[in-house]
Amino acid sequence: MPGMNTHDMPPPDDRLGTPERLRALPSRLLGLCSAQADRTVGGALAQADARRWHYAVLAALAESGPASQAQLSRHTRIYRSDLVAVINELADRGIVERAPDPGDRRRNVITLTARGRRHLERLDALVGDAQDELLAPLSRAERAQLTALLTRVVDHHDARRKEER
Amino acid sequence: MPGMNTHDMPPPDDRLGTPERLRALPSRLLGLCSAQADRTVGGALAQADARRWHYAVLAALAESGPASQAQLSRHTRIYRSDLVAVINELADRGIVERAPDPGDRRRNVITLTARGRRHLERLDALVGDAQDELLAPLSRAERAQLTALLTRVVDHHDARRKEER
DNA sequence: CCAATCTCAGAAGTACTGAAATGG
DNA sequence: CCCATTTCAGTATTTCTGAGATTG
Repeated sequence: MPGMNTHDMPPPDDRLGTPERLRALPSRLLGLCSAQADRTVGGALAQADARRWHYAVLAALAESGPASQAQLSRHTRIYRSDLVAVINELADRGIVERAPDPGDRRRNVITLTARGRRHLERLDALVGDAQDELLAPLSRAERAQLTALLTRVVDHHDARRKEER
Repeated sequence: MPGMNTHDMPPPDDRLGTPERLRALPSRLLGLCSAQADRTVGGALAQADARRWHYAVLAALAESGPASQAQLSRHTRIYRSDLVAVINELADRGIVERAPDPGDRRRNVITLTARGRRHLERLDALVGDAQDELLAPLSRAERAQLTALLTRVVDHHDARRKEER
């Protein structure tokens, strides 16, 4: 996590603020919110010496069971290349196991260990708290609304991407 | 803009999809949406050989008039260090002018040129179209709702940050 | 002497490309 | 021979740190 924001974004002397043109620009708001989400969730996960990708991989494994790296890449949208390093880190800590697949020897089978399962429980709690902190100003209904709207945008562009292939 | 997505995100063979635990996670949806926004807006601006930061700086200058780099940094949230390069690029193309401030010789005054004003008009159109493309699946009312919700989240964390100082 | 501004060099995380090696 | 998988090496972009030089 780059600089947990104990640092010095320049002081807000000027009382002009963000230009109108940018203030309500959805793409900009998404960027700012996403950055805040990264800080909040990233900070929470750092308490357990974990990163977002660790959580994504663990959640995928817990839900779909042992999987190859290529499958994990598809489920989590982590690039196959980058996944290698993530699995290395998790395997080093005994959170997952990497073993060759006897049925298809090109593949590795990644399996969640008992220790990994306990680790994931802890991460779940931390991530849950982080969502609450992130969405603190919104009511329960509003959070659901935001989630629904974002889901529709994401799904729409996913579908378009699939068409193009 | 990294690879305008003519590339090969691994094929969607598996019909398992994203784990439930991640599917509706606000922080994840924000990240995905923000990435899509970057691609859409970034791609649009690339048509005018511009980037998001160029647009942010130009919008700030058009609205608040000539400003120092430190002021621009505060208004756009671009780091003071990074702003140097942005201003260099814009100045090289005759879109802004950088001149020492006679009143405070530590500062540079950055001014939008006539050419810069025309350039900004073009960027405004491109960015507007990109918002429409990004939010295509949402009705006008839903877009307003999304904007309002995101604004409240951003403002809340901005306020908290200010308190902490 | 302290604070603000501009600048540069660079770290670190993220996102992605390309290709080699192995196997189906 | 073509395709999938894992891995490596490396690029590009963004965000942020630290420090030097200049001026208030």
